[in-house]
Amino acid sequence: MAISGVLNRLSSTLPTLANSEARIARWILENPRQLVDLTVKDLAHITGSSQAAVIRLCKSIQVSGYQGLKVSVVADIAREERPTGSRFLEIDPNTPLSSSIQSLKRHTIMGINRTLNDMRESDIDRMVQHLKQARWIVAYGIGASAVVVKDFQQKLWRLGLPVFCTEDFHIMATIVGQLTKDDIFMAVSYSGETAEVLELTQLAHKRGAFVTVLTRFDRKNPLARLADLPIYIYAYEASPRIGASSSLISSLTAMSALLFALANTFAESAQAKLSDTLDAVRSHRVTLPSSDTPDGEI
Amino acid sequence: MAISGVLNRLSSTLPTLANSEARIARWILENPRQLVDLTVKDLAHITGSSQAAVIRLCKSIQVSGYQGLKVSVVADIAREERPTGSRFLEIDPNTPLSSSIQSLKRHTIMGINRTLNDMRESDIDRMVQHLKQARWIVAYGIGASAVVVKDFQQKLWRLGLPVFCTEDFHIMATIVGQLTKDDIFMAVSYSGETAEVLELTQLAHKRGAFVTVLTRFDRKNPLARLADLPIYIYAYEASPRIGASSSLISSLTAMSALLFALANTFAESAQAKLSDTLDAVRSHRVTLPSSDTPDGEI
DNA sequence: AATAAGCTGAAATAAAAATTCATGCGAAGT
DNA sequence: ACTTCGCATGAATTTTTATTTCAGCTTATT
Repeated sequence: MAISGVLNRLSSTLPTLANSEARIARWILENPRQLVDLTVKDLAHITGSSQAAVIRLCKSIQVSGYQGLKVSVVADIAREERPTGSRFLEIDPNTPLSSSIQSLKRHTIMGINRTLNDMRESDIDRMVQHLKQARWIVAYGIGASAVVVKDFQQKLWRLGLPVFCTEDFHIMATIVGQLTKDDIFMAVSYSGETAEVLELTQLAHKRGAFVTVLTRFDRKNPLARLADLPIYIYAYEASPRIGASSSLISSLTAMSALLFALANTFAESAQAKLSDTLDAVRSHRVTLPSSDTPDGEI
Repeated sequence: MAISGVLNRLSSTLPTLANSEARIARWILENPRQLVDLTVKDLAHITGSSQAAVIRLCKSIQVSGYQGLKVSVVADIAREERPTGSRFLEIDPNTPLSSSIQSLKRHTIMGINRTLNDMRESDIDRMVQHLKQARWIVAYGIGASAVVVKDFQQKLWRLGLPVFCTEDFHIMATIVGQLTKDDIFMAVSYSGETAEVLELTQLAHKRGAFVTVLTRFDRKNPLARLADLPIYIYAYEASPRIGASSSLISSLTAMSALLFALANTFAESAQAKLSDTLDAVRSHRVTLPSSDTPDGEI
């Protein structure tokens, strides 16, 4: 937590970086340990670029500056987490199933790790504050992201928070058009490029609501640019990635972390509320309350 | 000296340090995390000493300079951040957030591992055969499990398979009442005790449909008993487990594995179908097809 | 062909780190 | 009691490092 995840960011931003910056990023990914002893000038020289390019790279991956980069890379190394394996899962009938499933597992776990490592405690706190104080919490995502939103809604309801969501664009537009600065709008879209989501996020922004988004890290990600507080999701999957749900799972995990922090802040009453809602649900269970079934899941 | 053990060095050198340096060392030992954002001047000011003193301290503990100090401290912190924590996630305001999140991560990953490790290849194959041959695939889950079902549906649709699902019990009852031995009924319920799900699963079973369930492993699990082919989900979470989505994520992962295997069996046409559906979705993207955005996610 | 958009590194500026050095203080020697 | 020495200290300076600016250049766009 706290300071970290820069290697993730480097590799996920790599494709959209300008040449000079990409060259530097690649070098760092290959020789992260050596970075510690280099100055901006050294690094520029080694990678055959300029000091300006190094600084631009720092901005691109959104760290505070060259020192910030160094410090983050060191933290990443110290945590020693560099996963192995190929970047993408591919559909290939010749791959034996068991090894496909192994990759599936590895990729999913990698996504979870990176997503959680990249979340800043201060961001989580800010988010929690806003969630608690919001007059309305409005969440929007369509397609696969709708699943994430739905889960979010269910969990906030359990805590008694005023959250609203629907996949219906028109209904949502009506709602978003009425948002004020006392409300939160949360957009979910891994690509950050879904037209409907962008449109409503823009509207929410214009209305002055606090805008938060769950999306992939990319400097050019248009959705992230609209956010007061973006939360970045890391996922690894096949190009035509049927089956794999890495981005979905990473998103759910990020939400979990948020909700967990939220529940922490009003632990006493949270316990009570949860008991209430669970009791309500339990009456639809077949077995008795004495069952050893873990609560809260259906 | 590489990167390491500087906090130790600081405390062991402390007794022999000059006053001004000792004051700085003590401050660092007390607030190591804050050091990251400070310059020499800042630190000198905070500790009421001078820049020269800070530099002297660096020399005293034999690091290369102020940047070296910073980097080493960060590495130390990062290393200490190793996950800790108990078997269960609890809502407890006293647990520091970062360690809660470490547990969250560990628990989630544990669930994924166990779930995937427990899946038998022969079961997956059988499942895939049935999915391909089914006249209708009907999936049912409510509450949190509805999220899983919805994801399943979206993915099967992309492959052009005839899947139907709704959370509405009555509609679902109407459908299930018409199932035949040529259909698949898939029930999702982590507890295996949800009344609605059990009732419809019973009905599907009676109608002779092939019944498969996603549920937790338990000898007495009533849902599992009704299944022709049960798939077991493993999850680890706190008792009142707001926030954590371990069972949800494990379920999604199991589904992923199934779908992945399924897509593998008709790789050629799967590729084509996927391209078609992705093209359809892409027209709602803001950017052009040349975008580097990974496909298939919204 | 004209224009815009955006990379790029050289050079200038700003900021930070490291050194130098005059000062002061206390202990040891006379 | 007074000098001398050793060394701790921070103000001021120098050196190094990071960051910004900008003009030229490439590459798409119309």
